[in-house]
Amino acid sequence: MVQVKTEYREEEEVLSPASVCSGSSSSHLSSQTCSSDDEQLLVPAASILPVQEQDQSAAKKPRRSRARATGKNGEVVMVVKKTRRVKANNRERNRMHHLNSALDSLREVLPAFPEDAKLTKIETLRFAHNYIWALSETLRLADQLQEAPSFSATPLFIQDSHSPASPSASSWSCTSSPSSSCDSMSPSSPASSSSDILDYWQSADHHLHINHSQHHHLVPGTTAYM
DNA sequence: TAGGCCATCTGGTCCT
DNA sequence: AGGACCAGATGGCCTA
Repeated sequence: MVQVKTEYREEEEVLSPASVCSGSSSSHLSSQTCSSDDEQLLVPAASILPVQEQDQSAAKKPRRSRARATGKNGEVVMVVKKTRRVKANNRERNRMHHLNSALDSLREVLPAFPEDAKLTKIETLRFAHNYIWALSETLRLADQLQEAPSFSATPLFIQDSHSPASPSASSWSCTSSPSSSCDSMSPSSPASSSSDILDYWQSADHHLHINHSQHHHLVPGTTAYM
């Protein structure tokens, strides 16, 4: 479903040489035609060299004309700006890689999907949201059943809405998170009893492991079901 | 071919 | 000042 195009590796802030992409002075370099690694290595080198050359020329010719100095300073400013931009790009790239790594970690702890059914970013976040909700509800129901054998089937979302300690299920909405009106499997759906929770999990388990080819139909609040 | 998803670049803003 | 964070823009890849 979702293609994974890039194998991440921990990137270093170190600027190193070489790449065919550096020649591009345009603001947008294709991530495919010019790999991030190559670009990272290349652009910085190209940016730094002029600085070194400038320093050497300045040492040899301290009495250069004002106009010439201004021009050189202009070049230096440009080089400094470009170097900062390249470093910022590298940081941003690493930041996004870390973010993606965190998302991968999150995917690993979610109910298993086949390799070829990797959840998208938004699906991962929404599914995790609902997964946590369902787990917490399961625990809460278990506690209720232990404490009150005569537990009545009061709608969970109503109880939650009066519980300041736990995230209110009634606060779930279509815009920020899954809701009953958006998806029948969402947390705020009328899961009115422990059997409903069990149904939820049985259904989820069934679809996740048996009908996983259409997993997105069963992941509450996914993009396709907003 | 359109739409979805993604990686990357970029400039602005906020924080330390 | 420099780094982190963010959102918009851009272009590539893939699928229906």
